[in-house]
Amino acid sequence: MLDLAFFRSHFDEIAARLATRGGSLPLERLRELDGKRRAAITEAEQLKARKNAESQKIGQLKRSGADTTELQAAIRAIGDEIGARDKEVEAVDEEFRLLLSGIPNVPHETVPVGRSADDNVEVRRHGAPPAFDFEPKAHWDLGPELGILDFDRAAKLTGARFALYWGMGARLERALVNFFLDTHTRHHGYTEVLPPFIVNSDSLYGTGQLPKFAQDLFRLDKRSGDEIEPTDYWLIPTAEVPVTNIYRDETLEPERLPVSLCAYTPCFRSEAGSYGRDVRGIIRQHQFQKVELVKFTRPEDSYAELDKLTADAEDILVRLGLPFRTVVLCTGDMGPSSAKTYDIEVWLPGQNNYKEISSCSNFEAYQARRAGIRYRTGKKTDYVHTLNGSGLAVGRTWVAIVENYQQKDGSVVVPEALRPYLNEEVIRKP
RNA sequence: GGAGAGGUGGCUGAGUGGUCGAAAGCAGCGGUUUGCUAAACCGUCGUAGGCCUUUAAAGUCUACCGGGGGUUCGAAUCCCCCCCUCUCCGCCA
Repeated sequence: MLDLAFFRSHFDEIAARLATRGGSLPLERLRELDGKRRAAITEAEQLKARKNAESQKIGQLKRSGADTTELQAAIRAIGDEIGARDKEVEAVDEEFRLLLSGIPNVPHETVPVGRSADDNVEVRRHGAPPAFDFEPKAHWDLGPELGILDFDRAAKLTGARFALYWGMGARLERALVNFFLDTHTRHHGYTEVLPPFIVNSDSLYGTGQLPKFAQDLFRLDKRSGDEIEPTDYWLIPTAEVPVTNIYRDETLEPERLPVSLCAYTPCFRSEAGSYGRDVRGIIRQHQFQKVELVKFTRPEDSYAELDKLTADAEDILVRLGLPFRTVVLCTGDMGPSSAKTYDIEVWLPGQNNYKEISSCSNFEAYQARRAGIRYRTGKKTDYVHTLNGSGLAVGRTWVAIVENYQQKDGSVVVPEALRPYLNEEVIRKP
């Protein structure tokens, strides 16, 4: 959510910077509503002040034995007037808040201006794509051939965009989760948390998924008899939601900052509107696993912490010996809540291209303002900055390993760093 | 799911429908005292929003005592619904 005072005093600047995201935003309407809202509030509150003052007189009059019926009637009339005014305030306020909460974050000044993913800017590259003396296969062929990945039965069990892992496939996925968590907790200073995988709508609002992106989420139903009614429980689309909301409506002590947390969770996404994209393989599934990094920082430290967080995610790929590049997303490609985002893209031989495996963002105070996460600054409080990034997406790392470490005979070499977790050096057909 | 108890400011904890935004204590902050620490004493100390103001501060008003609705001139206090916590019972990994 935008800082209202800043919005009022820097309207033109904010409008110009938001325009770089592309699309049009109802900023003029928001400014107009802001004025209407304030006028309505002032009017209603003046009436309330009058009513309160009159009401207090009744107490005094009654004690002195005076008759108050006439005064009571007069106050009741004010009360009716207030009721009408309050309805106005409520109507304006509701539209105002809905509009305001839909305004995306203002891009940081270092974010390149652009329209689409084509305008993202590569900032570094690590490792070189492996050279094969044979035609490398994509994981959707390799996996089933190795007997570690089964799409047919997953479709039977559930439907499209789900996967069933067998044997070494399942163990590889589990090994990656442990390797990620161990690396971040032992070497990068994160504290591990294990949050609920179901959250309420307040949490989703806090991190910005609601109200705008309900269609991307799975919501749980409750049935009583023949009635099916929605609950306020939603499957998490990312650990960002429960972990960031850990401190919702709390004030943190400044000496505790930055707080660095990491969490393993499954993630559930309806992927509405993505039909036809990444339909093959496990790149885009309704359910996947992820280890997420989340930080709460002082505002002045957040960009240094974003660099560290991004480096912590990259370090996993370095340790696994996987080639990757890091790009900074342009204004037109960034998520609405983010002020600046780095995507880490791993090399996938099956696609002959780099593919996003982590997205590291600084939300500045955008989420903190929505979620009420503050820290103490002397006598006052201020909003923290929140950051997060995948460290990493487990399924896509699984794909990267299988595709990059594949051999001519169809087996897959296990990267050194994972061998303590798998107790195997090669994945081959059983 | 059933029965009971309870949800008040950072924490503990009072509160009779009428200056209750709310006693008291602790913690915090400022100060006095002190060689330093501690103790003692004095003061200060919620959040959000509106108005005023060059921003802020100050001032003033409004709202907030788990959430929502209701009764009343007036609700932390009375009524209804919901949520959460605790104890016991049932079911269950």
